[in-house]
Amino acid sequence: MAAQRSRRRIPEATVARLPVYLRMLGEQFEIGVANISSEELAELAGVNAAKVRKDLSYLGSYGTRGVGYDVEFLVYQIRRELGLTHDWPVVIVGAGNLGQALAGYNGFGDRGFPVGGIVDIDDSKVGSVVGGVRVRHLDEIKQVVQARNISIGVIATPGAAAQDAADSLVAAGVTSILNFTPTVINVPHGISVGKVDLAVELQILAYHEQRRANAAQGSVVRSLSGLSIPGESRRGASA
Amino acid sequence: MAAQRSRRRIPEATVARLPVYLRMLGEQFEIGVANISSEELAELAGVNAAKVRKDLSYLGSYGTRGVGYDVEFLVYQIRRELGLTHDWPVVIVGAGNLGQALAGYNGFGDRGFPVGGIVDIDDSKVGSVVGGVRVRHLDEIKQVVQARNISIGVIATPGAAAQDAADSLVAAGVTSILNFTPTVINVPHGISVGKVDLAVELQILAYHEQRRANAAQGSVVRSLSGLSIPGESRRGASA
DNA sequence: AAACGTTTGTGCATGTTTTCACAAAGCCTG
DNA sequence: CAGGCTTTGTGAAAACATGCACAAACGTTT
Repeated sequence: MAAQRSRRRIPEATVARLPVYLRMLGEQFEIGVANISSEELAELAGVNAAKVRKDLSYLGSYGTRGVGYDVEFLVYQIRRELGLTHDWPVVIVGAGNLGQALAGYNGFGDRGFPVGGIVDIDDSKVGSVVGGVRVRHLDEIKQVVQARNISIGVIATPGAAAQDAADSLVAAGVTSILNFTPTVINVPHGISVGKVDLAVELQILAYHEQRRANAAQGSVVRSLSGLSIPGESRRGASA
Repeated sequence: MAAQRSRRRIPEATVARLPVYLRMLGEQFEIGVANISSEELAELAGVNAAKVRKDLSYLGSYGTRGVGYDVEFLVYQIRRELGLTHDWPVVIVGAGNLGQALAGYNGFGDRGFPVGGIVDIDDSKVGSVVGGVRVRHLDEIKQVVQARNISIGVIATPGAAAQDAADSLVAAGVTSILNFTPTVINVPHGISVGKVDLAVELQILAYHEQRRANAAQGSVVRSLSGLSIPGESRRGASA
């Protein structure tokens, strides 16, 4: 009934939560749950029920008042909205420690992001097979990307090589990049960049640890309700 | 002059950016830059200059008008604020693919988070050495944690084991947890939790890819300025 | 077919984060 | 030491995100 295409824009904070709902809904579907309330889903996802409802309302009015949401239908709608109705093969740049771990991590391909290729600049790594995929040379990245029509690249190189990796990915035609290095990369306008920095996550935790320590020392009182509910956020960049 | 301890609370969004500034400042210091403006730092960190100034203002008034910030002093102040004046050893639960990659990742220890222990529930993994640390059995986690006074734990198990891992960590006395599994974990009030979910990051990118594809198809116009500047965010939880 | 209990969808208030814009404060030059 | 140039620090506005609270909508029971 409502317009099927021309969706209104979904807030970024909601986009970041939809994958979590999707996972929980998938699990529930697996164990035979056909219907779920915002309250139940909120519990599973670790958020507030009103937030669940508002988030889902951006997809359309797919719930039934007094009843809840049809799990299977909701899974379908979220997948559609997130663009997960087909696989998105990814190319990994860097076949070192991290690149190999990522390639070997099944939860990757399982969730619709099969490793479509791995490249490295180091000849000694080229030819070896990690996670069932043969490592090719960085110079061949364009062929790898085009052969499988890849649009997402993952940077798993040392930090110093990150910008080169990004440039190679963009030149090869990739339009989204997930950067695991601590280096901030510059990309042309229109390329999406996501970033995962392990050290940053730990440093945020350290801040809370330290704060806890100070608070305990300074005053006993405040520990009753005020303890941190830390949330983290990271920047994507697009030039 | 200003109170040295008893800091005002720093917004969570700022806490998440301080580590990025810290890294950039460290690099600049290495190459001999003694002074930096908010504009320059903003450029390096990929954010807006006003944001840099406001973020830094939470630390105190450490800049000089007309000049900028003293790099070395700022590094010191940020480190102090984040609680990085001493090391925070971490214990890794799970010596599989990911746990090994994390243990072997030097950027970890280099940044003040040495791997103080690795535990696994699987006897066949116990005793092996990864990243210079011998894997011990999950049952010994309490000794590992207490021997090195560890307060940060990293969960690198399969998703199904995440809650058990969290429970073990908490029981052992850990107060901050970084969870690499897709499972949402429940912890007692007062425990900080950070989460890194690779699949979620990729799904966010997929959303933007798909959106780009739709936009291109629907109308040619909007590509001129409006392309996404995606930001991601993840939840921390605390019960 | 009315009354009831449940649960959605959303308007509104509140809280947080970003951005703007400019006075205040510093250096430098003449 | 005055005038000009630069850059910080921060109020205030705007944008964004969260959470409350309740009317509207549904199924069920009588």
